Amino acid sequence: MTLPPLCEAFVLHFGEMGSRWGINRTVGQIYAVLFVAERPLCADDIVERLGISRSNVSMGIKELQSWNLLRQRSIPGDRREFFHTPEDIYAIVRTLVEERKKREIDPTLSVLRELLMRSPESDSERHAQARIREMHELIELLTSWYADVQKLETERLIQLLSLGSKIVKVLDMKDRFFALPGGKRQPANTEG
Amino acid sequence: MTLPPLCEAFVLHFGEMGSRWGINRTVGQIYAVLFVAERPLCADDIVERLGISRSNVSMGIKELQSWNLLRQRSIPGDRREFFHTPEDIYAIVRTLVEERKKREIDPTLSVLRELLMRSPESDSERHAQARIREMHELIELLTSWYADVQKLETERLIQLLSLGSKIVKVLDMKDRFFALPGGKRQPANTEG
DNA sequence: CCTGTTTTTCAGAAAAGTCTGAAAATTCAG
DNA sequence: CTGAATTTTCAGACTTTTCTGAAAAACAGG
Repeated sequence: MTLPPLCEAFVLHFGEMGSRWGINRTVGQIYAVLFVAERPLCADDIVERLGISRSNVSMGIKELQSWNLLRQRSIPGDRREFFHTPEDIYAIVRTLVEERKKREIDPTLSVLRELLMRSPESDSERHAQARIREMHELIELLTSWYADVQKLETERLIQLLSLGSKIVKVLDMKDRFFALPGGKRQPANTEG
Repeated sequence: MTLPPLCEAFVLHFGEMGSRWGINRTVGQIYAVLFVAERPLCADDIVERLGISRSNVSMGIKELQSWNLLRQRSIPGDRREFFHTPEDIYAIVRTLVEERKKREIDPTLSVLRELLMRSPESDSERHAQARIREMHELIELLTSWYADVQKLETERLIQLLSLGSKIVKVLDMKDRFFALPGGKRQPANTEG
């Protein structure tokens, strides 16, 4: 690896983390190198920095592209492709969440839905279905929240996140404002 | 595998998904079996249902326990341990998030912080640090939001999630109510 | 068309991860 | 203690994933 110590440490950690997620070490490292690079890099730049084979870099780039995580740029008069990560880190996270959802959550939801359509043939299947239903409902709740929040502009999102659970106070305020008779709070209704 | 078809399909999918996360297939399957089971199961129940070796089950259980994902119960006069997953699926998700945070986010934050403390020795390190700083700030924002929201009771959380981005309207309402001079919105301040 | 440059593909080597059976350890009733 | 029941450990077999070098393919300027 021919990287300044600081970059090297970052890249190594990222590789390590990558391998805890479905992503393999090298792919994580390639991304990390591009993330901290001052300028777009071509495949051979990455080969040099990480000390891995050219073909491995080629496959890693393809993998990252399939995750929509890379931008590329060509320099006139140079036949090589140069790769870089988006500047805006919020955009990066959005893409990441989007892709994980597409690959993990969506297929799961569709399996769960299919299982919920079947007629249970025994008590044990009936019980399993009830359990699966709970899981399905929770995932639906989370994804619809996400789908909704994801539309916000970054600035709004930051505002919301910064507020954290203080948002509940604002909600309370609203409830008090449109006070329900008897001072009772609006219950959250999830069950039938 | 000796499971009713519905359970089998669920277990297989879960195993598949598990292997996309850092978790191995068998561990995912063991969890799935326990999740849909009508009663707590002992290790040999799992051996029978999944058709894997006893030792594999033993290791899988240990792994799940290290994730805090299992409860166990002993039946008087029976020497075996019986395992089950918590009833409350919200509690399960909380644990899951908690553990992933502990294993992935926290170590990353501490690495990033360490890297930000170093004095850059070159332009390229300076640039890398700036990039790392952006990432660090975003992760901090997300984790502090999480730390905050995580304290809410489930009912409140559901309320909040159900509201989705409509929350922004409530915020706008609040802003209008405590209107700032000139009708300008409160800016989200993240930079220096 | 060539030709030199760059990228992609792919078979098999290497490495990492998973699973098993056998043996060791633990537990507990008598 | 003893010994039956149960759980844990672990070396090595097996499987899967990753990585490489060599070859093929794609490309662009002449």
